[in-house]
Amino acid sequence: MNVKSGVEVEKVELGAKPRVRDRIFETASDLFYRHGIRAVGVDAIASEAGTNKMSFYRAFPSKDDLVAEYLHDQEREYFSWWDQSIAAHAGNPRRQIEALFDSYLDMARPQPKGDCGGCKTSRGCALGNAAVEITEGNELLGGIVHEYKTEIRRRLRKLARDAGAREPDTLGDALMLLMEGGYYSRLTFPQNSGPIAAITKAARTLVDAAINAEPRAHKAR
Amino acid sequence: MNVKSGVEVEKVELGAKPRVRDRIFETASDLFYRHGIRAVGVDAIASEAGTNKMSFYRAFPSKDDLVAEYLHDQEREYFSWWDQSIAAHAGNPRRQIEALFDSYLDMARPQPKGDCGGCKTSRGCALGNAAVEITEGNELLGGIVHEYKTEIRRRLRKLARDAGAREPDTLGDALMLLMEGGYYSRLTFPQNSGPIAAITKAARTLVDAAINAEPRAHKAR
DNA sequence: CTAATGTACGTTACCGGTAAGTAACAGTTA
DNA sequence: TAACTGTTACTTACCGGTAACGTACATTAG
Repeated sequence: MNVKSGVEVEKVELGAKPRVRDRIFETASDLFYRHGIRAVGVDAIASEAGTNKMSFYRAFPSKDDLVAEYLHDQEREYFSWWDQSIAAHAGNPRRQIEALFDSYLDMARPQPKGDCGGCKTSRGCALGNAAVEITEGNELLGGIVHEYKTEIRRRLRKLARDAGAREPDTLGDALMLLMEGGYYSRLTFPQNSGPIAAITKAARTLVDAAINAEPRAHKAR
Repeated sequence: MNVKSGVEVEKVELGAKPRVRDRIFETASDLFYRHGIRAVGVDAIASEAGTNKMSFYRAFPSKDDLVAEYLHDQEREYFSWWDQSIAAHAGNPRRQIEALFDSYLDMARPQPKGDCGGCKTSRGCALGNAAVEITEGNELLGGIVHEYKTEIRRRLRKLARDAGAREPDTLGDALMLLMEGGYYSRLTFPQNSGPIAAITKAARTLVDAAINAEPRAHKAR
């Protein structure tokens, strides 16, 4: 495995075109997310990245290795978004949960280029979608997705516990169902035209009901 | 006519073996659900059904036609389950919603053979999973999924309205997010080991919060 | 009873396209 | 020189789909 030590060289948008490997990876991430993993061949990736298949296989041992790296990268970007969303309300887990769902609607997806330019319709959760395509024999890729979702579950349950919920695991799981459902429904309903529009109110309702033993007299909001 | 007419040809327990077309369809439905649509080729379907590719193309014009029929059939079975679940509480929409989510956990998926025999891990929603695999150019298949999910959304919103929810569309959408999330998470967490375990309590909480201006004094249930 | 016919299905071989992955060689640049 | 990259050509395998032919059986007419 090739380990790049100079990670901090991230300036891509400037004139000098990045290394072939990086171009391939960025292109592949984009194509994988938009069209699915199985639907995108290495030839398409290479030509779209302005190179050819041989340079692909000089940079990656196999397509599966690229996919694994893609999934890990998406996971990293996702939790980066997560941490960033809750950072402003450190010490206030209840507000952190609300902040998560507030920024949920704005986040089409973790974009490599920081902007959701050509991505007209968000295609949900990259890792979750991969779970649909991953065949049952593939322990490597399936394991990545499983660990990822398990970590999300763990974080939501912890937030619920820190917020003082009566049944923290139940609240955490319920919030996770909302998030998962939002991603899933986005595959069918573009942007926020689907039931995802109700996600913030739903999350707030669940949090209120789980935290306030005596619910507030009227809608707090 | 030969002397070996005494051999009983019935290996299947219920009478004569069904027609090739039916065998192909049942087999394909099973394989599509378990492994995904793109992952299953017509050769695999045919041989698994005990026939060959030519008989496949004598029964179906193309693989896409079979897929469309598969999706329609899954949709039909799903709404059949739906109607069956709420039938016992006609006239009581609130209980109908609860009944839906109560039977949600039991329903691994609409099984062709009525039993969830070989299907160890439920693979979520057949239509929803198809949405991941359907390429953007396929209007036919994409349209089927879109109509299906739109109908679910319509039904849940109507139930919420009939139940007297303050914001029926919001409650309906929130309930749909729970359902979608349940299916999605089932891809990663087998059976009910994932966050789906909290779906009934979450649904009840949302319904209570939306219907009771003054929530019940303590947990009813 | 026999023969003809239609229907349903099996078998083999093949097509064009595309997939993942590799070999060998040539050009570029530091 | 040595590392990196581009190019062409190739292998192996599978995909959806088709052609041509062979077989078993039921029906019906003569």
